[in-house]
Amino acid sequence: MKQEITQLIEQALDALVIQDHLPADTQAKVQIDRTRDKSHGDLASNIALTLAKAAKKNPRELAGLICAALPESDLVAKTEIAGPGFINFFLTDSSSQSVVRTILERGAAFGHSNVGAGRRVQVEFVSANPTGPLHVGHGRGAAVGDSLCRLMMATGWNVASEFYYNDAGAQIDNLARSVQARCNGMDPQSPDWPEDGYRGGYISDVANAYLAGDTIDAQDQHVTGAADVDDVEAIRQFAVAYLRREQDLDLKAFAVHFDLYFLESSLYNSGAVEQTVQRLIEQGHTYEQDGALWLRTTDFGDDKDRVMRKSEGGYTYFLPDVAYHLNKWQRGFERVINEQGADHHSTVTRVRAGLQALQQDIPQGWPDYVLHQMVTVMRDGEEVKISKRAGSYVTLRDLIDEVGRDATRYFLVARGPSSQLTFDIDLALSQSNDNPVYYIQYAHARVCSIMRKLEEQGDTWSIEAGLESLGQLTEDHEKALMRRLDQFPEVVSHAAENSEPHNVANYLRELAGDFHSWYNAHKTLVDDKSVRDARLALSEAVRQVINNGLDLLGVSAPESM
RNA sequence: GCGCCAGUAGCUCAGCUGGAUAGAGCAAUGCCCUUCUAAGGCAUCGGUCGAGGGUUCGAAUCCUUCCUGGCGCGCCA
Repeated sequence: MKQEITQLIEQALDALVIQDHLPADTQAKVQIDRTRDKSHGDLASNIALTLAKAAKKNPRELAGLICAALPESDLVAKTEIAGPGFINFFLTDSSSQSVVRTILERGAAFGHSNVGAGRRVQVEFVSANPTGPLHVGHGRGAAVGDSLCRLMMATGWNVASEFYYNDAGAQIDNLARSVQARCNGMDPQSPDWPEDGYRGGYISDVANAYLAGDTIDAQDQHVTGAADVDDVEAIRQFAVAYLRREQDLDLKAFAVHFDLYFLESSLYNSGAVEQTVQRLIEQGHTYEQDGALWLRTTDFGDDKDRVMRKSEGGYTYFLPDVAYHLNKWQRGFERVINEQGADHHSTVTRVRAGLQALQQDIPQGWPDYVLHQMVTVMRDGEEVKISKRAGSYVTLRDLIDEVGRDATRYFLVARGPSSQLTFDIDLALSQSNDNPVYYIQYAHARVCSIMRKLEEQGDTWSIEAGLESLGQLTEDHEKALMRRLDQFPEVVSHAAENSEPHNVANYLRELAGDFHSWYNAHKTLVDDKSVRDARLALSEAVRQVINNGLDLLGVSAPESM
C-alpha cells in the first residue's frame, strides 16, 4: 500500500515540475509513514516539509499543490493537510480490505520478499567450545541466530547456518586435564586439581563414561572411550565428542539446526592456518618481537598489535579466526553475519584487520556482527546463577526443561540484542495474560477454535465466499486489525535488513492484542452469512500472519490450548 | 585510563536511517462471563525520554561534554 501511495506522490511531483512549481532538478525521496493517530488518516507524508525550501514555498502551500496534482485513485478516499504541512491519506474501505485477500492468496508466503535475490549469506552463531553444556547466553545466541536465518530466508537470501568450534586450543587441553583428574578420583577441591580446570559436575560424567568404555555418536564425532587414564590424547578426543553430543542434544531440544559444524582443527589439517601466516608475512604487516610473531593490526584500526604465533611456537586463537573467515570469503559468501556474545566484541576489529592485511580485496566492513549483551536469569525476584550440571552457570537445558521451548525462545529473542536481558522464569511460566507467548499463541488457537465451532454447527466457510464478502468489514476494530496486518511485510523486511528479530516478536504482541479486542467486541459466528464469511476471512488472515510470524521466531502455533 | 553496549512510566521493555499530543505489557484501581476458550476484553492512574550544551521548521532519535550501570582491554577463546 505504501508503494502505491508513493507512486501517486511521485506522479504529482512530476506534474508540479512541469507546471514550474518545483525546480526541474528536484530530487525527492518520498517518505510515507503510518500514522499513529487515526484522526490523521492511514498514511502520511512529510514530503511538503522536506521540499519546502527547494520550492521556495511554505510547506502548507506546497502540500496543497501536491494534493491538487495527485492523480485520481480508488485507493484514496480523501487527503488532508495537517499540522506544519503533513499530507494525510485516508484509504478507501476496499483498499484496506484488500490485505485480507492478499494474505489468503499468499498464505505462508505472505510477508516474504525477494530482496535477497538468491544471494548467499552465511550466519554463524552459538559457536560454543565443546567444554561444557550450553548456557543461557548461548541460548540467546541460538534464538537470535536461528531467527536471523529464518528472516534472511524469508527475504530471499540463500542462507547457510554454521557452528564453529574450537576443538584444538588451550581450552581443550584444559578440558582433557580436568577429565583426567576426575578419572584419577580427584575433585575440584583437591590440591592437585588442574589450574583453571573445569569444575562442573558434568566433568565426572565424562570421566565415568570414558572409563566405562562408552561409545559416543555425536553430530560429527564417533569415539569410544579407551579407559586408559594416562592417554591424555584419547581422553581429549573422547571428552570433545562427549560434550559435542551434549550440545547437540541441547540444540535439538531448542529446535535449532545447523547446516555445517566447522572444526577449528580442520584449519590446521588443511594447511589453511599455515597458508594464512605465510600470506600475512608476505604482505609485510608482521614483525617478530620477544620471540613471538605479531600482526600489525594497528595499521587497520586496532588499538594494539596482536600476537599470532606465541614464543612457545603455538598459534593464538586469533590466527585460525582469520583463516576461518578467509575460508568463508573463499566459499563465496558475499555476506556473513556473526552472532556472538558482546564479551567477545574485541575480536571484531581484530578479525577485520587480519582480513584487510591479507590484501584479498575483502570489503573493509566485512563480515557483519550482531553482538548480544548478557542474560541474567531471575526467579522469585532473585538472580539465579548456578545449575546442578554446570555448577557455575545456568544451562540452556535447565531453562527449556523448566519453562518450555516456546517460552524460552520467545523471551530470548524478544529484546533487542544490544540490550541486556533479564529472563524472568516466573513470567515465562505463567499461563496468563502476563505472558506474551501464551497471549500470541492463544490468539492463534482462538481462530482455530472458531473454525472448529463452525464445523460443529454444521456450517461451512470458503475462502471464495469470504473474499466476496470483504466489503462487510467496516467496524473500527476491523479496520485497525487490517491496518496491522498490512504492516507485516514491512516488519519482516525491516527486521531482516537490520538483523533485529525482536521487531517480529513485538509486532505479534500487537497483532494479537488487536485480534483479542476485536474478538471481544464482535462475534464472528453471526447469523448473517455474508458478515460471518467476511469475519471468518479476517480471522483466518490473522491466524495465517501469526503463524508466519511465530515461524520466523521458531515458536510453535498451537491449534488449541 | 581506553573501547563497545545501555540509561524512556514503580517494574520489564518498544520507539532511535529526525516528524504531529512519547507507546505496550506487568503492577495499582474500577468494571465485563445465560454470548465463538475470561490463557480474554474495557476504563483509570502513571513520564524533567540520565544531565547540560549544540544542529533546524521540528530532537527520545543526530553532534558534543559529563554522570551512572554492564562487558571487554591475555603470547585465553
